[in-house]
Amino acid sequence: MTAAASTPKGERRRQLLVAAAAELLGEGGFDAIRHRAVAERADLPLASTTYYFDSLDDLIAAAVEHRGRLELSEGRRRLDELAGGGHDRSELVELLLDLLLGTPAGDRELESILVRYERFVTTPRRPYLAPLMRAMSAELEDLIAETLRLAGAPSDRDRVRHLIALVDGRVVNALIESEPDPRAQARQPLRELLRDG
Amino acid sequence: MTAAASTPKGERRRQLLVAAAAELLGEGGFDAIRHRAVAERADLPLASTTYYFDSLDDLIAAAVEHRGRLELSEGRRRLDELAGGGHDRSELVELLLDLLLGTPAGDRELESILVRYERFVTTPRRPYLAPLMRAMSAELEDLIAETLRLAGAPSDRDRVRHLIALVDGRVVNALIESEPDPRAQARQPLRELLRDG
DNA sequence: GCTACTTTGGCACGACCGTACCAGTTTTTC
DNA sequence: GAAAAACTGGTACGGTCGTGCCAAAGTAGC
Repeated sequence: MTAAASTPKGERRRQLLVAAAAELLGEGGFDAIRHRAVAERADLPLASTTYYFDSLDDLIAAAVEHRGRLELSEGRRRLDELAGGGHDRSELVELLLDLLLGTPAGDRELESILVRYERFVTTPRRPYLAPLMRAMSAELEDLIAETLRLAGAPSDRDRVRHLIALVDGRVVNALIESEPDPRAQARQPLRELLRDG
Repeated sequence: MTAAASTPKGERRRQLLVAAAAELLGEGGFDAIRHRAVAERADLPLASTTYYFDSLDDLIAAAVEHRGRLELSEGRRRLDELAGGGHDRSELVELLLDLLLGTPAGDRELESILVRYERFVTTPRRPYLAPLMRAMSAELEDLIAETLRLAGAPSDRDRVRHLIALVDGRVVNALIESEPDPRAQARQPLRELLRDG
């Protein structure tokens, strides 16, 4: 298990390391999370990484959780934002895309989407991520369901999972294009789905 | 580019290395393909791997292609097999699953499926795989289309891609379960799709 | 059978990597 | 304010990796 920090300053340092690791994850994937890279990014000595985390896997797990929580709270924010005012069909489609792929972030967009799917594919080889991934997936399903309700569409679990699968499948297959635009590929089936109810 | 072998014996050795690399890929994913591991598996000296392949990426590309071609020819075989005799709905569903996930191979099944999806997700980080992946995906689409025709179902490109996305999405999401059974998860939407036409 | 080219395979270099160690410092606890 | 606990940070070890090197062995063309 992860060594806990029992001092406020210690906890702050720990968080700096987690944030640095999460940044690296977003930029270069799982392989970019290494003790030395994390320490350098956080501007802390190498040994601090092994002091606050029992192993590299602990650090990786913390980074994945950090990033996942950020994504989910950003998704929640976007949803609440739209729930307040008016909304037409296409705004809801974009919201669903934001929930599933993240809010478009300029040049880093593909990287960010890629990491979302690397998480799935790497989980069988890093089983310690599985419970975390399941918890986050469940929360995401809830957000999707809420959005569907907002759209007046059926929001039972089967529909939600169907929608997610449709998007994920399109995205994965878009990754091998010469100029991948997963968001565009995912939009089409989403539109059809919301149209037909 | 890959150093060519210009002697029959050299070509044989080269193939041994490719086969060994493909084996390792199937057992431990991309990270398992390393010069030393490949050489040992092929029972050849380390230096032979750098003699026949200019870089590790060349070796990886050859392994991915080797494995992909095997999968496609196995798929073609299964399709022709079924095309001859009679076939009911559920046999066709299983054939589609075989085409998309491989023929179930006992205890190695999950690993084998995992590699199929690791290929997609790793392609943005290994751009040299992209053309190869696109070519193989196109061939797979053809096989799926033929199968749909066999089922008397519409087989236009949009339908084929929709079906593939549905399966891929289910599979990817199944990977984080505690006892992943991607094939079972993918079967359900496939049944519905073939039922509704 | 001689020359040129290909192949072989042992070896080592330099670069990373995860992790352990530990003397020193700071912070907390009582 | 002293004892204990938490933290700091420089350093080093043992391991693995991709790749280059090169003398020896094999093979092909003439």
